[in-house]
Amino acid sequence: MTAVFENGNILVPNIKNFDLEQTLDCGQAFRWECEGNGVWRGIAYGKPLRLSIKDNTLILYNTLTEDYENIWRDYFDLERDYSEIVNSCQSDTLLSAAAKYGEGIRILRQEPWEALCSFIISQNNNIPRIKGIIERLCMSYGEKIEGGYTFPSASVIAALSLEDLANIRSGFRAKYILDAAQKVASGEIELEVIQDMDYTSAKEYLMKIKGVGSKVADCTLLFGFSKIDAFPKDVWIKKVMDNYFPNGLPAGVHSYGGVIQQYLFFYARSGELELK
DNA sequence: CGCCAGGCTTCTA
DNA sequence: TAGAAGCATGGC
Repeated sequence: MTAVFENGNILVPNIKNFDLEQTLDCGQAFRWECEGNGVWRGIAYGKPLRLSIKDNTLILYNTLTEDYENIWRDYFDLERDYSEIVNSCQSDTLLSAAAKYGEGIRILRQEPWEALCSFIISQNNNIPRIKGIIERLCMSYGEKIEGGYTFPSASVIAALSLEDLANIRSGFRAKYILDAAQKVASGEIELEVIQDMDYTSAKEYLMKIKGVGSKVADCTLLFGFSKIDAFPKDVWIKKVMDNYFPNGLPAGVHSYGGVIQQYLFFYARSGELELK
């Protein structure tokens, strides 16, 4: 993936399987917005970014080569060949339709703490409200930078009280956010070591946090650590599985489970798929 | 008013 | 081990 630095921007040509709307607004991340003309903006890893794709070239505006190499190349998972994953779905009619429909989805590699905290907030909640809670969390306790606020660190949140968190209106989830922040800040949970753990151990480890069950743990592993063998089962996926895959996914796609899950989630929510 | 939302904890049998 | 209630908040 060769990138060029030109007029202050990073240009990455020959981009495939990357649709910004599908990727940034499919429910895996909650802090990106389209400002118009296909330009999206957001903040991750403490840095603001504006980006667009024109003629199969990814444009990262006002971005240094250093930040591209250290952050954004991995964030957008640019080294992975998604056509291979789409192709692996060909053995099944429904999977191939879902993969075709969401072929522009990439799995973002978000900051582990942000992914963990965001998906704790996501439980028994809807996407617009999840975004609102996270925005209030960042505005209240994140660091103000050009273009917005950073996602507050675990140690900053660990120093707060339930009363402090009342203004983000996260409801019963506030106590879970605090427990997660305290465990991470104290070192009882070390997010850094999870990257090298196998899937099962990592999931058990995360589930020591209050409010982190099977689904939130899987989302954290998938979207915060790029462990694409994680397969989060939310209400939509459960319906899809019950309706169409009562005996599980077809063999041969499990190593890409997380990506397939996202295709199915996106497809099911679009209304293209009949569910009962 | 009731129902639901990228679920989890707790209680009950 | 399985099933159901309760949970905060907000949109419809």
